[in-house]
Amino acid sequence: MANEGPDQGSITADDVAALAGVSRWTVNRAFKKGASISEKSRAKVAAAAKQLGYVPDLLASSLASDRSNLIALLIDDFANPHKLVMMEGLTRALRQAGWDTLLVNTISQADTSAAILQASRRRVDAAVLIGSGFTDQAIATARDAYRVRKLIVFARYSPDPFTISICCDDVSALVAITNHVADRGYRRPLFVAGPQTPSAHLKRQETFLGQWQKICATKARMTVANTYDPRKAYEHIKGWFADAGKGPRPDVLVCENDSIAMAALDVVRHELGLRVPQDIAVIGFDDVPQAANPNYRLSTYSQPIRAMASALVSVLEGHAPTADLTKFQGQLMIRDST
Amino acid sequence: MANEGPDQGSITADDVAALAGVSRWTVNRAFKKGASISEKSRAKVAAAAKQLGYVPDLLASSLASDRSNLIALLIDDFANPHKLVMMEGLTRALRQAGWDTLLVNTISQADTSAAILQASRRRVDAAVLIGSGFTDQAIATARDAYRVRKLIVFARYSPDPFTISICCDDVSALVAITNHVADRGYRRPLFVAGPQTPSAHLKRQETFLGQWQKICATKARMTVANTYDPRKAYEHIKGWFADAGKGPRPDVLVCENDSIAMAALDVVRHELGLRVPQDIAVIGFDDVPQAANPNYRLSTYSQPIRAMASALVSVLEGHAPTADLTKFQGQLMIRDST
DNA sequence: AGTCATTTTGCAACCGGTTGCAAGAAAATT
DNA sequence: AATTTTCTTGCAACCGGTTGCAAAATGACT
Repeated sequence: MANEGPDQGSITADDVAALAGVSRWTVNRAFKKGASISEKSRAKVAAAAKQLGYVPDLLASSLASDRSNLIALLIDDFANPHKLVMMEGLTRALRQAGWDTLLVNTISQADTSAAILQASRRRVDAAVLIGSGFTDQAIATARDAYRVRKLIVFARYSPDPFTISICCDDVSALVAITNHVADRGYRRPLFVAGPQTPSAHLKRQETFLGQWQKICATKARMTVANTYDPRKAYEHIKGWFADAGKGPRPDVLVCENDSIAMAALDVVRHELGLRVPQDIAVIGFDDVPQAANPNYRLSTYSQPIRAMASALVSVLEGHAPTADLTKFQGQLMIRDST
Repeated sequence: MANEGPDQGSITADDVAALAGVSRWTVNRAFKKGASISEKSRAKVAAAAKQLGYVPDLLASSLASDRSNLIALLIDDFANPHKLVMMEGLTRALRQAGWDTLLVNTISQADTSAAILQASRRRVDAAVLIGSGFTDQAIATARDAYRVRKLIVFARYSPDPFTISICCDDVSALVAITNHVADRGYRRPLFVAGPQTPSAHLKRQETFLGQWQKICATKARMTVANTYDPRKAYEHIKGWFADAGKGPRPDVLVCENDSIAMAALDVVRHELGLRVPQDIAVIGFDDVPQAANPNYRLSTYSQPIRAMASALVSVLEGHAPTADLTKFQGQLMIRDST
């Protein structure tokens, strides 16, 4: 039953051409929007194509036109639920704009380069990195080594002049967070940072520390969890509290992202036996779906993924950016954890 | 700086051939494992290729060989964190075996067919569905309509004779769950089901109800949440308790998957103000990372994703299955929620 | 009807590999 | 050393589109 219809070696434009009584080239034109073709022949071709079940082959097309309509999405960290949100937003936007997505799991740090090479062999029109662990070093290397038409870093800023960053304005985001924390009356913050990859999210940490200094004229403490993995972060934070018995207890944990924030919140409740936010408040970044969960009710900062994805599409389409692509404005989500 | 090296129109086998002093065909052979070529020429070619930075083009290769080494991964539900786990496992296994992954977000139910068509236009060697919402209907239709060499349903059973299912043995899994629940002394279970797509996870529900009947000689209750979305499930379960004031309160919620289970657990605690597991126990399915979180400590059932991914790879490689691909054995993860 | 501008259409060459076969070179056998 | 077998290599044809140009058809204008 699955063998009905026009099986066998796929139907090509030639077959359709024969049936429609036109040339092969006319057939292809009929499928290319904006091509010069009369309404009459387009109709003839459409009918014949439909009858045969013809659809132009994308491989042949890509090869000949040197345009694959394929975007590589490189991801290095599947432990963060925010990745799921971004993937959904990106694949949706891309697909609706006619692009397909090649998902590449850059298994290890060192693998990044190989991953990009592999993508370039498929002639992707662009590679989009949404990793947390991609170092600028790796990016630059890859950028030079292989022929990837466009290299885009999503939801993270890269100073590399040859890559395009699409991200929200971390500075204004962290200023908003800092102000919120200060307004709420917290006075002994602890910033919990993720991995210290060169320049990655360093701006968040710097901004927070700087802004805190500015507002409260005191130095905020910080600790480097050096991971975004919730379990490892949990252990780290637990360890921090164990060691830091001496100093005064922080009254708010400002975390680099929600993954860490949720781990922090868990530590506060389950290891220290304290209440959030009464004893210690917690605030994160990203607004992952779980942050809204009744167990967490985590205050956080929501990035405008939709808008950022649209921007990506328009970059891919070659439009000149209408605004600074590194200054998207998100929204502070105030819930019960602060 | 990014413009050094051999830029311009990519180097082809011809260029390498010229430099190495062999024919174009020899060059390609040098890159094809198992090809008949002398060690001497392979070395010459390798040297020349390295010097020029040549790498065979995958598009041309796919077109000519009618083998793309590309697998389409169709996903319809990005709200379930378990998807992230599966994606990670699959992309990792595939990539290590030399396959690339085309990620397709089947935006809506109706879109499935279009998504498969699109994938087939890229000549994917197989399409893997890891959706929850794919109906057998959609699968069968797609299966017939387009030329996808292999259609595989991952982590879900499909009766369609032309698709390959790779999933764990839901029956023995649910028997284990049922027995566990009964052993723990619970007597008033409520099964919380997801969407009632024809045959999807129906086996879980059937098995549980059947097994319960068998062990306890009473009929277990059930409710259909009709969604896997945690928020909607939350509302549904909350509603169920509101309505079901009459009957005796369930003492354990057996949920079709962890997404629902976590929502259920939240309802129990935050809406009903009850304790888990003392007042009501909860058990899920999938063992998402969050299930181990101290807030949940959810008992659940872990599928052997690794092994299933390996099986997928070997199916793709054309090996005859060494075992029933629909009978993978997972593991009951007993935590504190039961 | 005749001329010229436009739109359509057909075509050769090409994208960068692969396939199967036949000719050439090297190794093994007698 | 001659012959047979086996391994390497080169080649023409092909995969299924695209490109840019020239020929043909259409339509507009005198």
